[in-house]
Amino acid sequence: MQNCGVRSDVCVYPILMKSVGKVAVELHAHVLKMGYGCDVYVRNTMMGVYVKYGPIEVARKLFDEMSEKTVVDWNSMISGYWSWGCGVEACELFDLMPERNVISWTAMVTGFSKMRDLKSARRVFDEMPEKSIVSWNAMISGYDKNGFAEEAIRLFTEMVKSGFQPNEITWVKVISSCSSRGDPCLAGALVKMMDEKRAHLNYFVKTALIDMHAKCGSLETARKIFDELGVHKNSVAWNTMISGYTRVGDLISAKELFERMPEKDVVSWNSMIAGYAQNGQSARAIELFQEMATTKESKPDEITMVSVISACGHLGALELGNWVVNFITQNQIKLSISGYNSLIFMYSKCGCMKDARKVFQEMATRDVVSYNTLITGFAAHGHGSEALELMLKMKDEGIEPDRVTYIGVLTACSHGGLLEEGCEVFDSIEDPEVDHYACMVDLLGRVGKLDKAKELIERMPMSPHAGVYGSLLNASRIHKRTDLGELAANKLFELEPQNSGNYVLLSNMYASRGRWEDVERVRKAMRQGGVKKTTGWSWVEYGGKMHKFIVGDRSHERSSDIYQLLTELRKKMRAAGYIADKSCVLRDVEEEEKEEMVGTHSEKLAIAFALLVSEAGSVIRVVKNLRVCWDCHMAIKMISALEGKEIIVRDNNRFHSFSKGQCSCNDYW
DNA sequence: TTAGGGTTAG
Repeated sequence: MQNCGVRSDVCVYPILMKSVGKVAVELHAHVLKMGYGCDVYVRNTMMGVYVKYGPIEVARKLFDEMSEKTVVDWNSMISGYWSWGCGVEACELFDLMPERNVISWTAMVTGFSKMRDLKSARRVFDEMPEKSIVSWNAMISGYDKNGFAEEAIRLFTEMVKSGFQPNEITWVKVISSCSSRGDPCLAGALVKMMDEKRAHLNYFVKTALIDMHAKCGSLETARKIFDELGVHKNSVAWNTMISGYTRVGDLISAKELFERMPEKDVVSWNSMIAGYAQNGQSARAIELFQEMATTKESKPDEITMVSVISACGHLGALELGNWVVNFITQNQIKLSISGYNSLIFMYSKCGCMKDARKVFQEMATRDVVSYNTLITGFAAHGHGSEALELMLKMKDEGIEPDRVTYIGVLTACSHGGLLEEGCEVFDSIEDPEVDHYACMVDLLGRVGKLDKAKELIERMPMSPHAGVYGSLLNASRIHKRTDLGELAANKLFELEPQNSGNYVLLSNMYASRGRWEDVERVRKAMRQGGVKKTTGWSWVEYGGKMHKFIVGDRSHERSSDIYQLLTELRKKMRAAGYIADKSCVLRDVEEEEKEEMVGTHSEKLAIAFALLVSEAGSVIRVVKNLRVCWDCHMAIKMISALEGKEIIVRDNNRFHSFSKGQCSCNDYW
């Protein structure tokens, strides 16, 4: 630099400053040392660098040192304050401005929108002496970003009426608002209007259109626009199309595009992983995450981890979950509220309420979801009073309970047998919804007040859904009220004729009373209606891996050992005289599987595997999809009695601990 | 050569 002339030296500083960004401080020191600190051009640029990279206070110092400030300087400083979240300082400067232009006003609109203060943004917008297309776009964008799609569309209509011609950016924002509404009629009207106004479709507009069509139910149109983009598609277009497919559960098409993508970014991975996680394919979600971590094409971020943590939760895979937590720490992935919320969910689902509560307590700020997740966790484990306490705490902290909170608390009361408290909560709900009624029917039913439950159903202001009658049916089973069970089941056969669970429950109720003709009648109805007993995979976590089993499955590497163990158990059971038991369970097994006492239900395969791999006397962790149906329950009881081992089984939300043939469970059985 | 608005994942 020593060889350069003075003039060219000064010219080079602004360019250098912008390119170095974070080391601007050293450069600034150098500039001052060289005596160029007074140059207007250099100083303005330097201020711009501090506005962008901070500290914002230094930018302000430079601003204050300016002898003649132009409106540009004021605007720079104001938008700088906004981008650092300093709304108060931005407002102060705006009030002090000797003259404002449309850019100053627009910066204020954008600033308030960024701080989610739409009221102030709109106030400034309405007060503007003149508006530009950018001002309109800023306000529309503010509404859209903060989830006020209706307002955005309304303002857009107003804008068109007042004679402004929308530009590409306007279209992008209006299309985006339309997407979040998911309304095909609105989407159609917008497309028509764009056509009439001869809207210019640039890349952003086309991508936004793909998203809108995908979200408004027209994947074909979305795909057509996507294909027409040709070979030079950027990752945003690919990602939009991929999530369009995952949203409707078409994971095959999504994966196909994902594989074909030339360059995947973090959003591509996140879309695909979330796609699996949200469509019940938790194991695939985790597998893909592991692939992502191995290939290192993109670095996983918080959004990735939220999907993965929640997938672990759904699987009840605690060992894996802890590994993921470790991964987050090692890779220094910063978690926000939603990240912590997903951890609460995972620990709750894995039955570790202590850890769930610990995460909750360590959070600096919590939202309604944090509370709801922990409350729902307590509910699932029958911790009624903890759930109630938490609801009071959230009110104290100024967070209003919502419908999910009430469902959680009522369920907690129900599982914890807190009748009085539950009734009190229910009475406090301003406008109880059908789900809240279902919870109350469950609560009344479980404590044995079945007639009261039936009365409540009759008094409901809306028509009861399957959940309401499902609760009644379950309570009727527990308290052996065949009359009400029949009533509930018959309603359920109308409401959800294909749900095999209802038939099975009623059939089991008859069976427990020895009413075999009725059992046969229900089974016949099931056969005639073409209702198939639903089967699913059962999962066991062992050695940090998930093992899955399904009826009749022989794909597991230890399959022959598993079947051998089952055969041995069968023999032991016969020898122990269980064959003579005339309970419905054995009858069920005998009829359906003829030979095998312990059949090849997915649950039984999973339990046999767990028995196989566990040390004698250890606790076996059986997770996910072990619907502890009646016959499975009996089978585990027998196995635990025969083998003298303790078995802990997780039903969807409950834990059952079997030891020496006895089941201790926090729920009614 | 400094000031305001744009698409995807939770």
